[in-house]
Amino acid sequence: MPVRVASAEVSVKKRLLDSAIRLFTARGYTATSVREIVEGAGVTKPALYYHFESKEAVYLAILNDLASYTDEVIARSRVASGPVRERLEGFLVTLFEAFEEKKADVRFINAVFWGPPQGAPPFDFATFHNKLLVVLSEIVRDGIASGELRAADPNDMTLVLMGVLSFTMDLTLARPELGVGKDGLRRVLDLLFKGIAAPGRRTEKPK
Amino acid sequence: MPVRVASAEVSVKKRLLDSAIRLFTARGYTATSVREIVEGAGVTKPALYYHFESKEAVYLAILNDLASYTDEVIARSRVASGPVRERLEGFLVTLFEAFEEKKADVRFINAVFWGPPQGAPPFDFATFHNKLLVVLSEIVRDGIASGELRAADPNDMTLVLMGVLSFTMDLTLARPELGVGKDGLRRVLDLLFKGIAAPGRRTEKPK
DNA sequence: CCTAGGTTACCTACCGGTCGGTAGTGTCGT
DNA sequence: ACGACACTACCGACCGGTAGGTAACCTAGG
Repeated sequence: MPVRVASAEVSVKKRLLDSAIRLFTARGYTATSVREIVEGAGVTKPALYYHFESKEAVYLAILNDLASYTDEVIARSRVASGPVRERLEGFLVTLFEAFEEKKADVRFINAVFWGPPQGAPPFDFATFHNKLLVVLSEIVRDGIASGELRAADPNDMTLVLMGVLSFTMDLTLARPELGVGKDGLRRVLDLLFKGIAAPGRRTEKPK
Repeated sequence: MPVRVASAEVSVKKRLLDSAIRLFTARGYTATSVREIVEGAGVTKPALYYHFESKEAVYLAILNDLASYTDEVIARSRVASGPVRERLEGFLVTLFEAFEEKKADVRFINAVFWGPPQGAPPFDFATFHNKLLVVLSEIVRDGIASGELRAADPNDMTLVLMGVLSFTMDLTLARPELGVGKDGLRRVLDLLFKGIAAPGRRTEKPK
């Protein structure tokens, strides 16, 4: 806890964190050297080891910051009342908007999530992932109970919803030219509600 | 191209490739040393440099093998005729089965795709991704033309379908305990056809 | 006796981490 | 009011270890 920092200057710790996330995103954990991180922050190596225990600790600090930010976003995107259709659309679109503003961070999380450990310490993604699932399946269960949604397996329904959100984000990151944006997400959600089968047709597979 | 190899023995080159993919998957490109690769293959370092130009070349060789295998799987999973419902289900379920048999490879591809370059050369994923998209959107367009599918934006429909397949796979990899398997995929596809809204209800959002 | 397919031994560059040192700011006994 | 001392926040130099890569040498088959 620095007693005083030269005014109008970003703290060394913050600069180290910024430099680290930029480099970890661009090159990965192992391929990023401590030297590069401190160089990007305009300090020297011992300054990093003064503020953090190790290179791993820097990495974990970034992940923890990101995790608590994400928790916050999920919590404030949650729509607790109203028609299920609107609650679902509100929740998913708000999340998508948050994603659009933090693409670089989401890309970093994706890389860490799918990437190999690389010598970096493991991180508990399941917990964070569950928070999303919990909010969504809450809305789905409400919808089935109230008769607004079809009486199907709620897990299947949650999966479809998560899948659509997740894939819309992934597509935007991976193939920006194919991304559909939040309006596309709305259209797709509409499709999901109505079904892709032509109306008035038998949709069952003949047995 | 070895003229003769001690019989009943896998070629050194193949063993190097096997060892490399195992280690790259477990630890990542940068965190895997050439020493570890050759140790896993039971040879020495210069043997690797005899068969490959560099560490990067080993990595690219793996990616190319995987890419051509994947092309093959997509090609033979393609269902070109029959009711659209069955074509879609056939194609997606066959792909999912192939995925279930090669989870480790898919995980590796995911890691490479989302992960940072790590000093490894870039790889053209878009082309491979497009092959999937092409087959799916072909079926979708046929379905809309024949009246079997709702007259909606074919891109949106393709996205929903891809999203469901992709997320089902991702979930299986990331949270095996939540994976729904190919039967789950079939149920979800059924849901997609019928829509998640309760039958007989207004599904439009009131304007 | 040459060449394909290796091996042993070694190079240089760079890695994460730590050393001893210090400028600047508080704090406190007198 | 002031010197003694402590603490925070860093720096330059350097550590042992390991990375990718290579030069030179061996050895079996044709």
